[in-house]
Amino acid sequence: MSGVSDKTKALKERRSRIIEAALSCFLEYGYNQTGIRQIAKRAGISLGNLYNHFRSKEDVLAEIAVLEQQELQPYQQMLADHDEPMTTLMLFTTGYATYTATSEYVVLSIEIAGEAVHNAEIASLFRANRLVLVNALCGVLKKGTVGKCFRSFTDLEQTAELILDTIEGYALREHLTPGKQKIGTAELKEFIRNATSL
Amino acid sequence: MSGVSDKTKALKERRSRIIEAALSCFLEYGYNQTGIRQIAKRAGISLGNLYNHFRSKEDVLAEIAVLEQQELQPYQQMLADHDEPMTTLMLFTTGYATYTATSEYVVLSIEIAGEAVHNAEIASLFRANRLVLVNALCGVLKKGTVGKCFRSFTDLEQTAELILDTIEGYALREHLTPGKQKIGTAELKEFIRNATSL
Amino acid sequence: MSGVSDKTKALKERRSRIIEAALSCFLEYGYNQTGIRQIAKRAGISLGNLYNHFRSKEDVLAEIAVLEQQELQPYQQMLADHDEPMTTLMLFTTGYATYTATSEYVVLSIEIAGEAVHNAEIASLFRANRLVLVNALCGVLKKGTVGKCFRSFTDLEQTAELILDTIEGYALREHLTPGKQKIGTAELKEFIRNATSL
Amino acid sequence: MSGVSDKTKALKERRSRIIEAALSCFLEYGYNQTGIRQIAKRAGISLGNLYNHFRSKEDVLAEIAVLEQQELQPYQQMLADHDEPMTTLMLFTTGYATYTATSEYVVLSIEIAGEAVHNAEIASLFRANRLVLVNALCGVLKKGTVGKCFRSFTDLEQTAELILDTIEGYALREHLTPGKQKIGTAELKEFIRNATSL
DNA sequence: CATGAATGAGTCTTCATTCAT
DNA sequence: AATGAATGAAGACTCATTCAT
Repeated sequence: MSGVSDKTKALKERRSRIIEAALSCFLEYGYNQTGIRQIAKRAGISLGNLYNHFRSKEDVLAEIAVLEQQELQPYQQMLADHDEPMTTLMLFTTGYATYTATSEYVVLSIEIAGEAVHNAEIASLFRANRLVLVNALCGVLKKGTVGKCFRSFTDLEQTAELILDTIEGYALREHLTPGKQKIGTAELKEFIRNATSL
Repeated sequence: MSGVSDKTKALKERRSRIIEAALSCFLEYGYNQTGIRQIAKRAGISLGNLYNHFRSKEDVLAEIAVLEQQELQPYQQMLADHDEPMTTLMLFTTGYATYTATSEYVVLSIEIAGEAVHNAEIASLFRANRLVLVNALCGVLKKGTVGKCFRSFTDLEQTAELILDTIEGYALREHLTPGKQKIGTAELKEFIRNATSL
Repeated sequence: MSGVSDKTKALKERRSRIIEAALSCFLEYGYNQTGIRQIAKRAGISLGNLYNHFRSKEDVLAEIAVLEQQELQPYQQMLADHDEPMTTLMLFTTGYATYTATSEYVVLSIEIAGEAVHNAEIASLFRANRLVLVNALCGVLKKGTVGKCFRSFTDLEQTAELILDTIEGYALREHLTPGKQKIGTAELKEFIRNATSL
Repeated sequence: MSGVSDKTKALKERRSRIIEAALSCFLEYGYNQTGIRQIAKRAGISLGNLYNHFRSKEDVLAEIAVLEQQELQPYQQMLADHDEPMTTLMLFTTGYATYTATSEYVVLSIEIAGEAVHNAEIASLFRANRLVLVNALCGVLKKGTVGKCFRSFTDLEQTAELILDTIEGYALREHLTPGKQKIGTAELKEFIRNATSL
């Protein structure tokens, strides 16, 4: 009965504790600079036991990449829910920019991208994360185009990609700039509005 | 007489051979996955001798980051030379996008960014590279704004940064997309033209 | 059951095998000239595994220094057991001089002293070893002073230290003298008897 | 004429600058922890040039050991000059104890002793240094024995050695004791006086 | 499921010394 | 005499992973 369920729950908790520990290590030291021992210690389990839950260090990173996708769900929702396309786009821009400018997001993305270059599996996970957003954004752009509040784009999907490129490029730069002059997203929104409105 | 000059030249050549070797290793395997031994072997020198030319592995990366700045000079020139602002911007967009979408540029940027997160010195080099372009781009935007072929921007510098963000975000995505459907820069140019033109 | 005990015993044995191996290396080549690899090989374990038992090479030396203290116990006993103070002192002198003139003791002491100069932790271990003997010797001197078979010393503790200084200085010199003309401890005993008797 | 002499003088100065540099390094970091590069840099000459003056690192240490002997000359003088044997012995004890308790002397002696264990050449230098003092001290003891102010010793030379052992053992201990409670030489003199006087 | 000892190739860096200039 | 580039073995230590318990 609940015995089995308890066991399952306990297992899931173990897994997530490992993931949490790994994530905090990766953010603090970087993926390559983090050792398996470190992760196990921070997760409060033994070194060998970690291998009962994950097959390798890379596996842990892959799972983190998957979980990152779930973090994107709120922003995907934003794009699905609202009615007025430009308002929707602006709300999304603010939200997504704020999230992606997070230290956590930037550092993790760089680490994952670094791995993706030499690792096809990670790369496709990375890409899958984005496609979800691209598709949702395409829906908004289409509605706006039909509704005459957006330009008519030569290539809808490419435009959606470019919007994300801009936001993500902005977030990356924002975080890597040493001066850290916290800029709001006002200019970013203006830029994207200009690029899309009639 | 020429003896001294020969010596100096030989030394510079050694240095640059090391840099070349390191660069090709970093591109192939990544910064962290590349060993000093590998670099030395590829440069055709002994392991210990590498340390007569560079104080550490990090030092090598730092020098590569500096040299990368010089690679940006042609694009900086593009922004300085031409007269018609929008034409200039479009030419720059094509050129810079093509360059930054280079496998070499993307991979190296990710590696450098990855280091920059945990290393202030590298971070400031990274930032310096960009500032040069931002300033040159500001000049073009200003001329275009005065000449009424660009919008009037709330913040010129931020707009310049966002243009670069878009191009770099595009280049990064282009390279990390597994399918590798080679897309031209047409959509990108359209996007940036829309974002800047009246 | 005995399973746990067996494991513990096996672990202790591993540790002591490492210590033994390290000791024999240090005696043969000196602390600095001995490599971790050498110790591991002589202990019959892998290089990496050594670091599961000791955190560093220095740690190994520290443990050896601790164990050396236990070697002093017989001489401490000598000072505690007997009744007639001068007889006790003479017996101790012979015993302690014989032990400290051992090649093993001298070489190890020099190595440890060499480390102690630059390393506070080792230095305090070194000192702790001696204090045990000083205190025991103080007891004998006190009894002898009261019993009128020793002089009355201005400072009991200092006298005890000086007796040890003499014995240890003698042992060190004896060992470092190349000619190696084996001298007995007769002169040494005479010297110390003169220095302490009425 | 003076040209040759100047050259010779300049050379000697180079040598002594190297020695000085090496000495300060050895005292600060220890013999094994000091690199040839470090010595050359501190001496203000090039790495390769050091090998024009000394054949090896060991050679440098050997020369330092030789120079140390010259430092002992004042104490040898003390033993030769004065008339009243016990006064002479006491003066020597104070002087030699003060010198050998010097941080410089202790550290250097340990380093040299450490090398001497595995290196016959260094060992014999080490021994030679001492013999000079032993002989001078023998002279004093003989005069004192004849003059009835000292005991009659079974073995004069051994007694001289033991006096030095005591002083050196005292100096070594004094320096390695962490608490560093600066003790005077009063107790030491008393100890040696007792050991030698009638 | 849980442990941590075991592995040995891997890490970056420093070593004393040589040699061409 | 003077330079410092060149050598490559050796330095201590960490790595991800496996395996017996």
